[in-house]
Amino acid sequence: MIPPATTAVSPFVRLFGRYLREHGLPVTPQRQAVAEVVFSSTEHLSVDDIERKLREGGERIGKATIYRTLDLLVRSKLVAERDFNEGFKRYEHRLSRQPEHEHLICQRCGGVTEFKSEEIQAIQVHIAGRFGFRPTRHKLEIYGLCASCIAVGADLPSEGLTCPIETV
Amino acid sequence: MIPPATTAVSPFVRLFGRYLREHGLPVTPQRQAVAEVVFSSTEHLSVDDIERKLREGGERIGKATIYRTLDLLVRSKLVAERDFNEGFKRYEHRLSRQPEHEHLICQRCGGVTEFKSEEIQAIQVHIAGRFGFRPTRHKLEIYGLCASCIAVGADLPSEGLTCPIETV
DNA sequence: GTCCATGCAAACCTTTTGCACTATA
DNA sequence: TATAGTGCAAAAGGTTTGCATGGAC
Repeated sequence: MIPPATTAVSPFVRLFGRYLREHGLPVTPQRQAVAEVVFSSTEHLSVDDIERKLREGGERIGKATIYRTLDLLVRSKLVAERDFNEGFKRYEHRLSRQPEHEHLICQRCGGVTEFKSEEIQAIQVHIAGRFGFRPTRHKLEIYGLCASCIAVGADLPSEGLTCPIETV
Repeated sequence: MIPPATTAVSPFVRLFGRYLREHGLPVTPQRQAVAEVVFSSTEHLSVDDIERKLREGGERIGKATIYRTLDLLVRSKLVAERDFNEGFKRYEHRLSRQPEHEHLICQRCGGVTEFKSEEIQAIQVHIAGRFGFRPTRHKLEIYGLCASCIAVGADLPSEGLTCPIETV
């Protein structure tokens, strides 16, 4: 059904193949194709993005298979699942970039910028000491207006009460 | 349909009433009932939680109305919407507590602990300087094991590749 | 032959919307 | 009385699942 890939399998896809083999799971052309798309982009891809890119590449893979493969990619820790409150998930591979980074999300244009913060480590240490909590991962998202939108003079409406509320 | 509330309207609900009036929107018994439930709990409530509590209080209010009222409460900034990756949203009122706080989420028992962090402010200042970004709000969630689950000897399975990957 | 993946469609779940009816201001 | 809210049910949208088919070992 799926024609054999003409291009060689990329190193990252091979890593995914290794994960599959280690878990006794078949390495199929569909899984490789989905992984190839995810690893060849530095964007935060939605499932629709992935499906579109597959189609553009001549592959026609069912959504169910895409979802199932993404689940495997996330389990393998090679891919991270993101949720920017858009009503659907996005996927981002964790190779060739900082393994831990945070996101700046523009509430006007939807643009996402990544940044690294060492302060987060300090926070995690505090937390461990104060609550006896053992952190495994975290998510920091800062929402606001990006530089380009500020430059255009954009502003965000405030709809709260006219008079600020004192917290008791 | 809805019997008149026997208890006096709480101050927080009155605040919501003020918001509605300021925006030319009617203050209805349903809206007051939903607000009452949200303001009388310090939990992170799901829509089902809210519906259940309303029923327990003898109120039978349609889900659509609950959703529509929550939308108003969030717009008024009296209530914050939360998403802990459970597939649905939770709602938490912002009165009688720290207006800005972060969440510690136990991956085993699902327990949520709140904490405050001043470091976040420093991060936001960095970001503003470095990216020209104007932050309005943020979300920091730290996932891991809570003290009680650690005490019970719980552990989280790691399903990634057996050999850690070097980021290129 | 067994095991599992695939693809399609149906199911699922939360959330939103349309509409007839009702209550608010 | 005009305007907007309510409740029900249906729709929507993303994600998951059931099942028959098909490929790999």
